[in-house]
Amino acid sequence: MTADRIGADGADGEPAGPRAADASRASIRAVANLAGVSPSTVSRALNSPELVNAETRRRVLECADRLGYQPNRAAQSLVLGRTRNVGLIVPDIANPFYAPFIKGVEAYFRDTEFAVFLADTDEDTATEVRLAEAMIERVDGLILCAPRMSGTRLRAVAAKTAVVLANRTSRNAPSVLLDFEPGMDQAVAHVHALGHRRCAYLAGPANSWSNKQRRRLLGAACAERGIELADLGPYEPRFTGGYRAADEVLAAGVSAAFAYNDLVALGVLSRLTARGVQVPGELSIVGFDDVPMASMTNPPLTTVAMPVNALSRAAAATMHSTLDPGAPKAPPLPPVSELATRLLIRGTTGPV
Amino acid sequence: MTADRIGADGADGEPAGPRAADASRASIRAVANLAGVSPSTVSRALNSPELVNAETRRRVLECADRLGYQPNRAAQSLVLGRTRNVGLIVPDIANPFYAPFIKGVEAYFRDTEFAVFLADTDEDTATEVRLAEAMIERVDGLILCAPRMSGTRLRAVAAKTAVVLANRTSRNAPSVLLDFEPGMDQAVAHVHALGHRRCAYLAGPANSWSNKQRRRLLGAACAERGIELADLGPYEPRFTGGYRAADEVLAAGVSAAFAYNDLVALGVLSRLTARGVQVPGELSIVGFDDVPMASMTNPPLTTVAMPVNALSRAAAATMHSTLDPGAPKAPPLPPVSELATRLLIRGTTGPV
DNA sequence: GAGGATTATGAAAACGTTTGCGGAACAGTG
DNA sequence: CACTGTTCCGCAAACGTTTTCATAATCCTC
Repeated sequence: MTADRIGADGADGEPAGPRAADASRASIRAVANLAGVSPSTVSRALNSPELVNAETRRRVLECADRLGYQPNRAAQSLVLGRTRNVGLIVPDIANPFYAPFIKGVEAYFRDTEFAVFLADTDEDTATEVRLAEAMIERVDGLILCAPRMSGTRLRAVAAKTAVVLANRTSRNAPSVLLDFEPGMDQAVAHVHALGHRRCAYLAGPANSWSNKQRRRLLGAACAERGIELADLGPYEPRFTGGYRAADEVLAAGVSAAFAYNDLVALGVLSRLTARGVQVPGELSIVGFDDVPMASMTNPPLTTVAMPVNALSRAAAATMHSTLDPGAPKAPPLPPVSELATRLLIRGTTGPV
Repeated sequence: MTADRIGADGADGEPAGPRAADASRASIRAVANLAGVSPSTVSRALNSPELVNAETRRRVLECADRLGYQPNRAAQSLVLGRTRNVGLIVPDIANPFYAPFIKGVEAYFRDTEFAVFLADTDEDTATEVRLAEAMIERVDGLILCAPRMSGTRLRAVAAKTAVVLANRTSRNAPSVLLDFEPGMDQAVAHVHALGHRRCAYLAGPANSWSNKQRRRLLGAACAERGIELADLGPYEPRFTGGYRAADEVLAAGVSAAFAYNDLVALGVLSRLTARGVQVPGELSIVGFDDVPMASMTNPPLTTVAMPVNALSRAAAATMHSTLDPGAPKAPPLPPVSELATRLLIRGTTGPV
């Protein structure tokens, strides 16, 4: 029977009144004393309910609740060897392309035992590696979004912690990717259909994987259709980067421009409008990303949309399943078709 | 002398060759063995150099380096009782007003021993408290940016961890604030000077501190100048929230509108432009925040600018100094004048 | 050169958990 | 009743640090 133990309840340790919880100071030992059991039993009651008597468990839980007991995470991490944190590093929080990605990852982990560390590299490679180093000590895994660090550096990081890559490939870590090809192909076909034969690519950061990717696919699609492609840039991948691009693209004598992303496309559009240049009359513009603002300008931006939400959840799920074998396995990567990009034709493209 | 110890160097423990670091597996004990000292000495060499012999220290450091030793943070946290993490909770990462704030805080802590946990509540109060609860266990302090949680809840949080508030006051925690008054006053004076006598306030979230604050000051400034103020909303504090606001403000028969923030102002502007309404000809618009996009629209937005960067650094510094007594004390709060807002007159305000 | 002050180091306790091992109580089986 | 198996629980070790305390070695001073 457990009756005697119940009887012992109020006898030893703390007074049994409904005292206010003592501000995160209650240890597992305090709970154990109050409940008249050993710390082991408390731990088991909390973590493996099937190992303790139902009545004992009820009592332990009640005592834990009364004391406002919260297990000390440092102690748990120490013995378990896991932090139950994951890190997320993105190039720029302020870039509206990454916001949905971040939200997707955070939303995914909100319902798990994991908390996420988010950091912003300010588009700077050195900061990126410093942040990665700092995070490694505190997390079980790292989601790297469009990382710029070198391959060898990436390998070093992956050697120390679980890594999943978004928008970047590597032999050393799993990655989730967008399939740029469909959207890019549609964009070039669209521009071609409108009669454009001389176009420009407004490049983003030279060491960016997506920049290379976009340039490559664009080159191929243009070549295939006999479109001449001029390379401009690189430009800062921001709105203001588009200002400079606008002036240079005008001077380049092309009739259409593909921007590295929506921000520079929007910057180009703004600058052109300010200079009194007609869009799409004198120049057609195609963006990349479909950030929220893209649909809100005048004219609204023709752009290539990405299923960022699917991408972020895929990244999070991949990480989760490598960290916690009990996690919903799901297909480690959704079928590529889910991550296909597609062209959104709006107002900034027109006949030459 | 220490010569004998040097001689002992390669004799015991690990082979002395430049082995590759063993993937974060090296403990302080391994370093101690390799260096031929006790773990205590290694700890001291790392944390309180003045307590160990210079030569010993050099040797320890070299061994630590060779093994790629990284102290285990969980163990440190456990004994020290501090995590050396701080949490930062904001309503919405995608809101361009918060991005600079976040970056400011992250930049501040980048050069300290602290790492920052960032989370986004999606403007949802319940999520906010859940995130706060989850973070409390993992951080030494929490920076709450424009929190919406109730006062009692806030007190409960502040009882468990150090808290600093941004854009919200409370008896239970220090806060850093923007002084809305100057900017607001300038805005009303500006609109009054242009001849407007019937204006509207496009409200933000009803439970938001800044919303109340703005409404109050606006009401006072308008009353003082004999301007009639209509209350519209609340609206979602986003671009799309402005769409609905635009239609309602047109129906309200006013000649000028103060938006809760730039996003809704921009939304209004966009919707109005789409409906063919002249801005500022038929309606003048004043925003709040001076987000980057505000200067890039056509016409550019008249808005009240905030020294967000100063605000975020003040918040971070306040937190830092309460956490680490050794931190640069600085004035706990910069003089209010530094945090004053001011009106930026651009293109969306004109004579009635 | 004896004594006290100073410096450098090691041993061990402590932080708060989890978990392997073993033992006690009890149930079932022959 | 003896034996085996099961259920429940406590003891103690372990995780990797930091820090107190004690001790040995060295230095200084008269």
